[in-house]
Amino acid sequence: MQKVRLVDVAREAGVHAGTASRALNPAARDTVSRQTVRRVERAARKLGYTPNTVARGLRTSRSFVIALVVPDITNPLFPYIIRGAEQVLAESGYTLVLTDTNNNPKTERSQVTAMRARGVDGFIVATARWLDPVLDDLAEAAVPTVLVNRHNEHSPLPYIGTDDRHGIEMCVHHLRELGHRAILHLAGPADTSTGRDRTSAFRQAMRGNELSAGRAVVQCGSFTEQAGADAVDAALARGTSFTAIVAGNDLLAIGAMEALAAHGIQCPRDVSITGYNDVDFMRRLTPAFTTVRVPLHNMGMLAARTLVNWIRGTEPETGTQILLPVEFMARGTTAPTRGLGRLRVEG
Amino acid sequence: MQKVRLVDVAREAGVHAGTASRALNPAARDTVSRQTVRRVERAARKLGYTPNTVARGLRTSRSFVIALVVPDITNPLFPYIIRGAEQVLAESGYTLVLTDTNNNPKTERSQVTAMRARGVDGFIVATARWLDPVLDDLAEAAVPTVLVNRHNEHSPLPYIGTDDRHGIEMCVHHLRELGHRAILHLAGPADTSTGRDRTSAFRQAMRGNELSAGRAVVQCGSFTEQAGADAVDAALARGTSFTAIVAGNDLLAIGAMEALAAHGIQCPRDVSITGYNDVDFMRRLTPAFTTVRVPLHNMGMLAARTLVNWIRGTEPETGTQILLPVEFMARGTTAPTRGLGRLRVEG
DNA sequence: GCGATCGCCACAATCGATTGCGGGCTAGTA
DNA sequence: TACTAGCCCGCAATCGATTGTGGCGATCGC
Repeated sequence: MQKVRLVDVAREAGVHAGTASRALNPAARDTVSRQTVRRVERAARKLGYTPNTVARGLRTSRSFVIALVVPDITNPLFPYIIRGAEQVLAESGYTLVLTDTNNNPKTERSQVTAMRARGVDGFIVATARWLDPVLDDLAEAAVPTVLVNRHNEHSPLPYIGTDDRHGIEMCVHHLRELGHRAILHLAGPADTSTGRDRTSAFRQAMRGNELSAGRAVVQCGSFTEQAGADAVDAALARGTSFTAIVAGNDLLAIGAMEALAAHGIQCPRDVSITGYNDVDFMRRLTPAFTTVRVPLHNMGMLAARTLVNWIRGTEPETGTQILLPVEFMARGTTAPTRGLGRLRVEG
Repeated sequence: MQKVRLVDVAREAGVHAGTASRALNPAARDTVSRQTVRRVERAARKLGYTPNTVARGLRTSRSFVIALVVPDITNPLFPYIIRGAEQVLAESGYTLVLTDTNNNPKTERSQVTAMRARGVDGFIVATARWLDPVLDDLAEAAVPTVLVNRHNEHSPLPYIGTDDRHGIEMCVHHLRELGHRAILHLAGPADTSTGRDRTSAFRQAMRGNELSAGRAVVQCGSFTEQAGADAVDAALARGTSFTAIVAGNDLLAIGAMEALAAHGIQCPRDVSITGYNDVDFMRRLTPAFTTVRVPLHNMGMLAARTLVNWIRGTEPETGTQILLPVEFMARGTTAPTRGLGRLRVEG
């Protein structure tokens, strides 16, 4: 790439390449006289030397690259995580390579092996499925890897997530305070931890409020508007009555509201809805969505920091989970209930 | 990383490492007997050999990595571009490394030099400023680089963008059809080509419709809601009258609407507004925004394809510009004008 | 039947930085 | 003066794959 190599610097400074290497390496600088260090540094600056990272990587088998695996970068959840991670990594001297698996386990696997061949120093994985052999491989091969946003069944890999249990609990409690007793839950996919954890939290919160969650959980196949709409249609079709919906995430919530509107049911007059994540535009919609805000940027930063520390020697204990606090955002899609009257007619 | 090297494969197959290398390299395979090729391939498969990309990169000085530089990944414009590029690159055998410059020229420069030291094969740059020394360096060093979304003053680097002139022309024409004659333009920053090009297009379109653009252009310091709101406040404060706004992008448009609302001016009843880009959530707002949709995904794909072809030998002609067609999306923020009456009172 | 040609493969240099080892030189001690 | 202890630095191997060069044996042509 650029023509100036370490030997050029060494020649300019009148020393051997090995010596120049030590002079430029903070960890070995004390094996070289102060004078020589100065001469080498001056020569390096004069020639505009930048070390060849590839050659260094070959010798040291460290690349200072870490890979971030996301399922779909157009999902507004991820840019904030990426940005947080990138900041921390950049200031720690690491480069981020991004791979978008397009929600496809096959490309996930092939991308991860490609990254491994490339000698990345570690992985941040945001695509974890509940059962995920790729993660098992990574764990077995002892490749530094941290999970963010989603985790898998019972893996030794550290996980940075949010306190979903508390988030859902706040949703249920808020609705209860507004008088709702018939609350529906749109459950995220069972092959994601976010889906499972929130559903389990919902059941627990309902019990805690002495409400029945029996018929109240509708399973959704994916975290999309379409799935949310379908779930509401199904619930309505089988005559389930409810005055509120706790959605597994924001997109499900939006889909739910659209489906309700198509049935002439208004939000929040007839039915209240809560989302989850507080994706950027939720507050701009009309009505603005009541939802749970998760600290995406922090999650990214923390994941990166955990990984960098691991690479530098302090391996996290197996099974470590860091759950960040969430914030309940009461906005316009929740209101005091007026009872089931209208719903009965429509259902 | 993985312990099996080319020499291991060679030993297993009973040949020299050099021969094994040729046998595995499609371009050199014909200098080796078919038998040997088979033996080597079998050995490679048996041992689970994956070539060490770092060592290869050192020798060949090709990394099969390309860097994508974006100013701010949380800007909803970029994920779609990234995704398009990533798809093309992955299927061409390239890896994408992402760097977010946080809109800071300094980090842009340092990141680009770091990437160069890393030996990336090329750049896709979405951060171009109108005067951008980093791009000049890249061009001078003959590093394959393609610009996307924004370009700089007069550079030899190929540029993939959209037909902004036509897009703005459609906005003005649409408003003219609705009877608007006093049209304000919120101009994007003058250090971006998108800002400059659209403003110039606005002026031309106004002339083409025999309207005056004299006082009608308000400069904005950045592509943010805040800047849009400030611009409208300023226009109102100095008594400029208008019944429609052509904003330089979607965020400016949103900010403009908020500022108008704060003055008791309703959209679209009193003032019509058009945005630009049709970022994901524009259609969900109330009212849904009239705006111009740009093919972000295609831009990313095309940029990647252009770059890959360049690396493979077919360098684009200097100054190549590819402008993709845009689509006008008439929605709820534009309506027939009812005259300046209300505005005069408020102004 | 002998030299020229060709196919196939081994050898070794190379990419650029890092690092274990050992030697030279100075200083300090007896 | 002689000998040891350190401090600095040069030497050369090393990481793993690629590739120019040359040699061996077999085939072809005359």
